[in-house]
Amino acid sequence: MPRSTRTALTRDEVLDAAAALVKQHGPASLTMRKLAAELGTAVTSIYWHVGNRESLLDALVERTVEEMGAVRPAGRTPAARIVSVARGLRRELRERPHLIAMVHERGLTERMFLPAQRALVHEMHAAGLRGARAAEAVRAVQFQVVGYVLVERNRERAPAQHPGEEDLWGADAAEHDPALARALARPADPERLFVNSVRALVDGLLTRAGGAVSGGPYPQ
Amino acid sequence: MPRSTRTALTRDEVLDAAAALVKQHGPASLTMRKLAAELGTAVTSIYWHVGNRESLLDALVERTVEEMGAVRPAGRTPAARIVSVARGLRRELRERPHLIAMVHERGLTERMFLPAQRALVHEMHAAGLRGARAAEAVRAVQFQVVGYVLVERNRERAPAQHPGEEDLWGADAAEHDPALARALARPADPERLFVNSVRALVDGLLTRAGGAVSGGPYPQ
DNA sequence: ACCTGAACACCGTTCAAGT
DNA sequence: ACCTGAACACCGTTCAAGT
Repeated sequence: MPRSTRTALTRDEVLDAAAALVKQHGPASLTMRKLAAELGTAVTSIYWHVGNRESLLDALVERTVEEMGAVRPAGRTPAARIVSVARGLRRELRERPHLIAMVHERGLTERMFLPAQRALVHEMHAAGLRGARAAEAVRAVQFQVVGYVLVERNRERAPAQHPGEEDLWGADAAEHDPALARALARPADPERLFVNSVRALVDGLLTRAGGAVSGGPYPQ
Repeated sequence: MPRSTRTALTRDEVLDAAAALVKQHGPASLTMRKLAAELGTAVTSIYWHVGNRESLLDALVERTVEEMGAVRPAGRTPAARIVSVARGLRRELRERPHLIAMVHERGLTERMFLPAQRALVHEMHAAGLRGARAAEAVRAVQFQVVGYVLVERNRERAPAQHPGEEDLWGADAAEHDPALARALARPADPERLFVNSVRALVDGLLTRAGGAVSGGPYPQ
């Protein structure tokens, strides 16, 4: 929809229109000429407001980083609250895949994760973890979330591209462990798998700290 | 370096030159005209050999997927062999960041990980894990590796972009837990942190299976 | 302060024409 | 079978000129 022609063009209007285009079809589909057509102005007007295409994308990224600030842990135990933070992160990442990818390209992933990181630190402390071990636990959860969302999206985008996968697992491992073959062929419920994975990881991390379960600190 | 002008242009020559350009400066820097100049031919000759730019990139991706096949687990215990597989994956991912990103964009990440996945399944079995729980353990390790490499590269590429990070951790949490603040401000030894994270995760996953450490199976 | 069209260099791709 | 130059539509960006 072209904007109303009464008022003057705004930098925010440009950003909004650009964000809409990127959210739908990715940054490659955002051309200055298409954006101008969408806004009902000359291509060159956009340059006055945002400088150039790169600055425009940078501004979109900056917006996204700021929007990722809200983190509301919920639950009775630290472990439960960590899981809730992880679920929130996953949801936010899944809502803006293209923008998140752009944040990543610009090296701002860590800054984007700062609020979540602080929440995780708080919960690790509440669970009795301290120092370098708490830091490792925080990072382990972050990586788990990022990795899961990436692989998950990958699978969704390319559902028919793995014709040999079931065959491979079917041929070799099916008789040894059919349940495993089935589980690896397709993740029945991504949300459930996600929560279970995070829960297992958190459980492992917290248990290690308490009892030195098998072998104690890691040498070398 | 322009190729020798004696022999006819080969599809493989085109792929090699394209791969070299992509490895150095990423896919965006690969233009058909630059590639032609590099090969000492007309732009249009390339089209005869590879169809178009998209097919050329697809071919590079296909190559990369095939090259990621070699996985050699080493170590005495299943846990040690799992860690060695993870280290090998990390090394291979770090060697070709641009190509790996292209593989991911095309939805082939899972296919690329198949050989490693099978090795991980084998070790999980050796460690006594079966069925859906073994499948979850395999995926947890995969995600851990992918997530770690992504965040790690991100930090390397944008070393000066986090001016506020130390301040944030310094101001708030430093007195409560200075060791943690330090650890989160900069990862001293990425390889060490990686191995320790994977080892902790594997430890947690395997321990859970044996003894039902805290709470048993996950409801809901 | 804000907007415009013309012009430039670059891009991927097609095609008819060569050998 | 393999290679070529000309031509097309598209792109980001600059700039002098308008109000």
